[in-house]
Amino acid sequence: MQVKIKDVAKHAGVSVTTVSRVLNGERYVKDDLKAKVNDAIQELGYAPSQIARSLVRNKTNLIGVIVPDLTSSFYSTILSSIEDMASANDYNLLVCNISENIDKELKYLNVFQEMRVEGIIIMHEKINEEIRHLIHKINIPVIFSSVKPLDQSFASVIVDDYQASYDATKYLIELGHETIGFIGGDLQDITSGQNRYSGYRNAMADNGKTLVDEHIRFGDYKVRSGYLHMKELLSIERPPTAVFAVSDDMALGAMNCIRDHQLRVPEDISVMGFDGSLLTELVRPTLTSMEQPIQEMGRATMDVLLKQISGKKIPTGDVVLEHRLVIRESCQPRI
Amino acid sequence: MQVKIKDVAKHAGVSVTTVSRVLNGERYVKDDLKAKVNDAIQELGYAPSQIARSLVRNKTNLIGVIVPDLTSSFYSTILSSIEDMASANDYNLLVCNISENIDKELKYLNVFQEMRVEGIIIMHEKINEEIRHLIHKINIPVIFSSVKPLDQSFASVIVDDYQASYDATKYLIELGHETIGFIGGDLQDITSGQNRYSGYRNAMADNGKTLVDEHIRFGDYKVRSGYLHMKELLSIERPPTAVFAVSDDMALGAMNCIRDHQLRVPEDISVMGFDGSLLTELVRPTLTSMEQPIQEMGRATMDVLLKQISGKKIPTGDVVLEHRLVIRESCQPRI
DNA sequence: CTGAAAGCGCTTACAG
DNA sequence: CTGAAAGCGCTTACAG
Repeated sequence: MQVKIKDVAKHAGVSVTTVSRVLNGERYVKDDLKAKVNDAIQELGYAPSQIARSLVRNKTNLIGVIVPDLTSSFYSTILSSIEDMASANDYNLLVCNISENIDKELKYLNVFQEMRVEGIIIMHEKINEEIRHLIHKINIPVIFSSVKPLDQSFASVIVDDYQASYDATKYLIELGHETIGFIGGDLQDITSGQNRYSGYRNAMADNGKTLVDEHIRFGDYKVRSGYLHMKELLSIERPPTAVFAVSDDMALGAMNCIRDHQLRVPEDISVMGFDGSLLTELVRPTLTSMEQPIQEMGRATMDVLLKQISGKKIPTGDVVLEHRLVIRESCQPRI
Repeated sequence: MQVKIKDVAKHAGVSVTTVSRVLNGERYVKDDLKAKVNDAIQELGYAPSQIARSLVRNKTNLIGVIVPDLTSSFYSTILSSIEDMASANDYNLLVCNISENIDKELKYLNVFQEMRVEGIIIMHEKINEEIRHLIHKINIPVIFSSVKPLDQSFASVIVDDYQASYDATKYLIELGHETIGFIGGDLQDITSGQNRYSGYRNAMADNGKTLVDEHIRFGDYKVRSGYLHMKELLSIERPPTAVFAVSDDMALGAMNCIRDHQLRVPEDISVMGFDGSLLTELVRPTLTSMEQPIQEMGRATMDVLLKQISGKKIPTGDVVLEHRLVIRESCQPRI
């Protein structure tokens, strides 16, 4: 039913080879034949099959993307930036939303292999042994975006999470806060869990602040989690005067919780976020946050991946982008 | 370099036909051969090429999705729900983020055709003549999700936008508001522009409220737009005591604007949103909104599309889902 | 400059 | 139950 190259050839009175040549813009086709072919294509509404083309060219122009949560403003912004770059380079995106479902990730990694995607982008770092093994096995360029898995053999595009977290904490200290609550991530996550936690600890220690166990909590980066952990922080006798959450979503949850307890941000408690997602400007008070260059992260990810695909040597190790503290309304000097 | 079926056959000492048979779980393969083949597959790490398979089966298991804005909470939630359904039915998603770029849409529609996607989901209704024509030409099942284009020959999954808007307005009237500002959408959009505007107008008229031109504005559904239009509403002599924005994003913008003008929501001005996106619960005050069943919308979209693909007759016309007013904190009786 | 033929990696009648 | 062969819709040497 679909028009195929043979139909076009017949219609134009030439060979399929010639049709293929004008399709691919090769030289060595006389203008009159070229015109005939183009007319036939037009009249028949022919669109060449990428499937057939991929098979013979051994090139699919497909990139597989694994997103932990599409509804998160952070990931969807990276994805959007990745899509822009992909489209500009004539690549198409096969998108998988795993929402903490490891089985789905395994399944999609297999699908990606079967679809012969040319590269894979992964945006979460909870890689178990099976997945680690599979990724190595399938032998397709893989890049981690915004996260860094334990396996050192994978390339990542990230910020210096340790330093970013250190700087964020330091800022709160410089505002005069003596007690700073911490709502961290999963300690199994290298970048967003461990590194950000170390940054907080060391900034506190280096500036002579005591680390209070009660002030330190670990969530799952989501709004609800920030809310619940803030609730715990508010329930202790002398809550911290500032709170640093390692995602903007958790910071928002914390702000909402504080507000729901009839306290004010930042007058009663300062709140610092992490990510620099769109949310920071949408909430009131606007959220001071340690910004990752989200757009650039998407761009750099595609950049490295495209280089890996074309076989060029990738820059040694990870790509580390600059973090930046963006001061808004949610933090103020301790009075 | 990639292992192919021939390699497996050789390794297992059988024909490629036999390998193909065990791959596709056909009966009529003796257990010992089956075992040999499976061993070979395992040892060689073989994954069949979907590309080759698609070519011969004339089936790609691909669905193309066109999203107007990935970073919007509304669309990314629908997309996430669509992805769930697709994955459960062994379909993969080719995602395109057009961000108001008509050229990109045209390009992707062509790509979708060339990739031989089995179905296309479109989430915006600004379809120009060229695109309309292209969609008809390529002859692939198309469904519009959450929007309805002018062309009656396309199927949509939507709510009754007119009635939903009518009900939302009526609720504000019942709270005692005499003047109700309206921040609408693009009047070129049937569902979210025209229908929601008519619903507002008629609810006002039916309840003896005068329509004030100054109170009626049209935005682009985004936060910033809601902010700016609210600013205009606040600048008139006697601003309305309630505002109905036809997207949650615009409602949030309106709330922020009101707050930035030292007024309170809902004490000074009530704000009503539309969509029932995740935002409604994340902001403070929480946002009263006319909810579209977003998850269900994604599910229903895939449902109809899968039926179209399998050639089953689709239910006559559009699928209209139930809207639901969800009362939260942002609206209160006029004092 | 043009075309016949082989081949990309599979599946599927067909024959045995 | 098993395999040789044709064919899916293209591209690309090769020959002319």
